This record gives sequence, C-alpha cells and structure tokens, in this order.
Amino acid sequence: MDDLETRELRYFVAVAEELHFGRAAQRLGIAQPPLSRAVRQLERRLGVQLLQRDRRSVALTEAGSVLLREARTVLDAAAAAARRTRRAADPQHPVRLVTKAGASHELLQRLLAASAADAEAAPVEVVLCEVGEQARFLRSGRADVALMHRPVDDLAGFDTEDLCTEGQVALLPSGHPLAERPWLTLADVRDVPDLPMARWPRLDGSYPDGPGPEVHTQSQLAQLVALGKTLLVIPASSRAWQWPEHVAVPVTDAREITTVLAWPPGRRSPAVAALARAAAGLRTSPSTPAC
Amino acid sequence: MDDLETRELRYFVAVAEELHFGRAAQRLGIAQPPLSRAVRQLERRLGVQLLQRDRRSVALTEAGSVLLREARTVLDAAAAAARRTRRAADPQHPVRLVTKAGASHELLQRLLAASAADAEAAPVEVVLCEVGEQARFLRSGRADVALMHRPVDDLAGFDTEDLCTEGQVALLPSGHPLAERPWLTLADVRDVPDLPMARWPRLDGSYPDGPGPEVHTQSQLAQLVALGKTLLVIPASSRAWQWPEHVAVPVTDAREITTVLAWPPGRRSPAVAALARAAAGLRTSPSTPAC
DNA sequence: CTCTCTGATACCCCAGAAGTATCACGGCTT
DNA sequence: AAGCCGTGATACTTCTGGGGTATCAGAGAG
Repeated sequence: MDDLETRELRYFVAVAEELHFGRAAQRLGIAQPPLSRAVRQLERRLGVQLLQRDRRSVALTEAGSVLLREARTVLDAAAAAARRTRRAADPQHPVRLVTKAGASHELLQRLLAASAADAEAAPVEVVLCEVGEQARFLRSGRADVALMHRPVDDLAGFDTEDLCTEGQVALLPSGHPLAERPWLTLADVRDVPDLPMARWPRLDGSYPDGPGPEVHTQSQLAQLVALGKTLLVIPASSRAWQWPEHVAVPVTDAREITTVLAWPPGRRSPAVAALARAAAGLRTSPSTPAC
Repeated sequence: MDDLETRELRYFVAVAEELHFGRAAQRLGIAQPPLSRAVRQLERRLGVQLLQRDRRSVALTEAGSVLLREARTVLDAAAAAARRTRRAADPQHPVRLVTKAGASHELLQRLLAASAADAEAAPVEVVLCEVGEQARFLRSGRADVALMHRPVDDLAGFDTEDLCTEGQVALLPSGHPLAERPWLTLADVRDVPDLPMARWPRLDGSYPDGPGPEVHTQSQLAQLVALGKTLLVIPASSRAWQWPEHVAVPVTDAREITTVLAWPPGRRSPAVAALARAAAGLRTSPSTPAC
C-alpha cells in the first residue's frame, strides 16, 4: 500500500515546479487528466495534501515542499543507479570527474598528469559544469568525483580530500581606478557604485534584488567585467576567466578557498581511491603549490 | 525508456539478497514467473547483465552488486520521502532521535533536558536501534537525527556536531583475573584465551571466522560477558550494559570515542537545528563532561 | 535413469495508466 | 450582466503491461 513509484514522484515534481497542471503535463509528454489523477492519488496514498488548488492557481503546501525536496533526491538516486550500473558493466569504465569550467585549471592538469602516471589508476574523463552544479552531478551519477571549493560549495553529504588552499583576487576591468591598486580589501570592492556585484539566480530560479546585472553563466560574467559593468571576487587560480581586458588584484582579507576532491559517501570505488591517492601525492609534492 | 521504477528495484533487491527467485518471490508476495520477467526486463532496459544464472544457482555480477547498493539507497530515499512528507503534515511533528540502546545514556538525558528547557525546540521522540543501524534510520526517514560515535560508526554522508569525547573500558566477568587490574591495554585484552572477542555479523549477514561466540544484539553480548564467555571494549559511558556480574576496567590505549549528533545533509530542519543548538550548549555548559 | 529443484516460457486475465470529451467554476472583458 | 477564457476535475473508453497458472527444460543427486 505504501511505496512511492518514481513515476508518481516525477509527475509530482513536474507539477510542483511548474505550479500548473497543463504545462507540467506538456513537459511530461502526457495529457492533463492522468496527471491530475496521479497527483490526487499520491495525496490520497500519503494521506497528505500536497498542493493548494485554488481554482485559479496551484501552490505547494508545507508537506508538498518537503516532498518536492525528497522526491528530487529519490529521482537523482534512481538516475544514479541506472548510470552507475551501466558504467560498472563497461569493461574499462573511466572515472568521471566533474568541475566548474575554468576553476583550478592548473591543479586539474597536475591531477590528471599524476593520475595518468599511476599505472593502477583508471583513465579520467573530465566533465565541465556550471557553478554549483557539481553536487547534482555526483548525486545523479553523471560523475564519480568532483573538484569543489570550500567554503563556496556546499560539501554536505560528500566525502572529501583537501587539495590546496589559495587566496582570492578581484577581477576588474582594466582602466578602472581600483585596478591600479597593489591590493584591495573586501570593503574596497563592496558597494563600488559603478561596478555593482552581479546577481546569480537562487535555487528556485529567481534573482535577488540589487543594482548588479543578472547573470547565470561564467562567460556572461567574464564579458560583463570586460565591459566595465561589474567586478567579481574569485580564487586566484581561476585564470581561465581572465580576459585581456581584465586585471586581477589580490583581496587580502577575503576568505581562503580550499580546493577539494569530493565523492558520494560510500562510493569510494577503487578508481576514485586511486584518484584520491594521486591527489594526496600532489599535496606533498615538491613542486609549487599552484592551485 | 530509461527511469527505473521502485517496484523493479524492490524486486531486484529481493532476488539479489536471496539469490533465489522462488524465495524472493515468496518474500515479495508474488509468483515466481512475473519476478523472473521483471528482472529480465530490468536487465534488458539497462542493457546490462545483473545476475549470472547458472541453471542451478544465481550469483550477482559486478554490475549487479553496484545496482544492489544503488537500489538500496533509492528505496531508502523513497521510504524517507513518504515518511518525512507524512510527518511534515502532522501539526506538532516531534523530532525523532535515534540512538543505540544503552549508549551515551547520561548525555542523552542531558540533551533531552536541555531541549525540553528550550521553549522554541520541538518535543523529542527517542527511537532505539541496534548497533550500527542509526545511519539506515536516518536515510530511510525513520529518524531525523541520531546520536552516533566516532570512529566506530560510519559518519560518511551526514552532517555532524561533536558532543563529547571519552575513553573506553573493558567489560569483564567479575572474578576473572583481568578484572582485578586497575587498568588494561589493548594488548592485554586481545587474544585472551578464555575470553575470545565476540563476532558480529557483517553487512551481508555472514560472520567472520574466529574463536569467539556469534552475536547480533547487545543484550546477547551482555549476557555472554556475565557468563564469562567473552569480553568487550566499549565507551566508558555505556553504563546500561553493565550487569552486577560485570566489571569495567579502563583501557588506557584504546581510541577515544566521540559522541556526535548527526543528521542527513541539507535536512537541517528548524527542529533539528534547535536540537543541535541545545547540544552545542551542553558542550560548553559548566556541568561535568559526563558522556 | 529417474526424481527433484529451479528458472524460463506460454498463455490468459484484469488492474490501472493514459487518452478524449466534457464539465464546473472563477475571473476578466465588454 | 453576459459571455468568454483559463484551469483543474470527472466520465468514459482503450489498451498496455503486470500478475497468475500451467508447463517446460536442464542440471544434479540418488
């Protein structure tokens, strides 16, 4: 009698995200009536009202938003089950490493080199994602390990191995007065009238209020800096962001950023373990600690 | 075409655990033929062989054991989704705290008292489980927070808050020569001929080899000590284990045990946060640091 | 060689998921 | 006020596919 099916959860998530049965049905590729019925049946089986239908609009109840979150993790886990099983059957399954495009580039190169040098290590396949997407990639099985950054990324629920720590720099349009300075403080870069900090979308897709431009990819941001519209504070090693029109100035009192290797707990396959070993070797290697 | 249903995963897990279609079908309450078909269809959809059917016996392939692990987390997550959603709809949902029976009893009492004293904190419902079961309780939504112990419990995948640290004692039958000593070392208690260490079942249910008695609950163990059949090394605060026939002797070089409050990452509800706050208060409270 | 144990096949039935058509109701326009 | 549109629910039908029973096929045990 219990036991939620992933189909029901997919349906509920679609409705909860769209807050509109018609659009949700379209997105799912089914008609609206079976969707209404399925959600209603889910509510009956749980004995809980998930949606407030208001004849004109649909809203999540408190229980509904709990289920939305839980359902997402179930669906991620199911997707991960399928992907990981398929990949386990692949004779020479490479390790999939996901990282934000442009971050810790040099470290990544060294990690790949170290792993390639290790005869026991499996080949590594690099997957690039947008900011903050790494956790989702790990949870849904699209990647086995990730490079993440403390404290900016949410590491909750993952096993990690620290790789290296670095300061942050302000990325400014060249020609701006601040770009002349040898160093800056957070107070210097906060609330600069002509360079308001950009605004990233929240988890629900809406943007916080503020004067800065709305942005949702790194390349947009890089271009906005080059155009003299905004500034940003990023780890010193994020060289890939740097355009000719950019100037990087150290921010002395910004929090230090630690690059870590992260993987789902209890999924430390031999291949991931080999990568962690290579990473640990990097940390103590005699070469420069460039991130 | 993709998208595993929880029903399929339940079926597969039953077969993978029983390694026998007939028994698995019985356990699931269905007939054997539909079970065979469902598993076969799962294999077809994944394009992966999960089971090695050997006309006389069934064995997991490597991919199959990957799916077994993944499927368990999916099913746990689905069960958690149902339970947490139902509880979220309950107007005065108490926090469910799970702990091993008998461990950290005094600390638990103080934690409950501190939480009760906090007007904002929700009421706490205590759930007791067997050794090592707490993680499963958290993952499947049967509990919201757990008391766990580092390094004995696997804390991977949870957020934690340290509560207190203590040494370990050896629990011996009174009258045994070792029980006379003021303290012991690990070397003293390892390989005592007439008191072999008990053997716990592994995750798969089998027992490791060795001279000690097989055991799977704490009360069995406590009785075996009282009968002079075994000894064990446990945190000093596990008073509930102590029978009149027991003697506890400090083991000076045993690893320190830290009791922690643990909860699923990203599920730090206000109620859990209140409990964590109460716990943090305990740690710095002026009273004795009894665990 | 036969009996037993076990998983696979063949076939049928029906529950239930999805589709179509339509209704019911609220709010907006004119 | 009347009519229209937008939206979710209901009624009814269709048909896929999950489940049951009977049976087969091959491997070991005796």
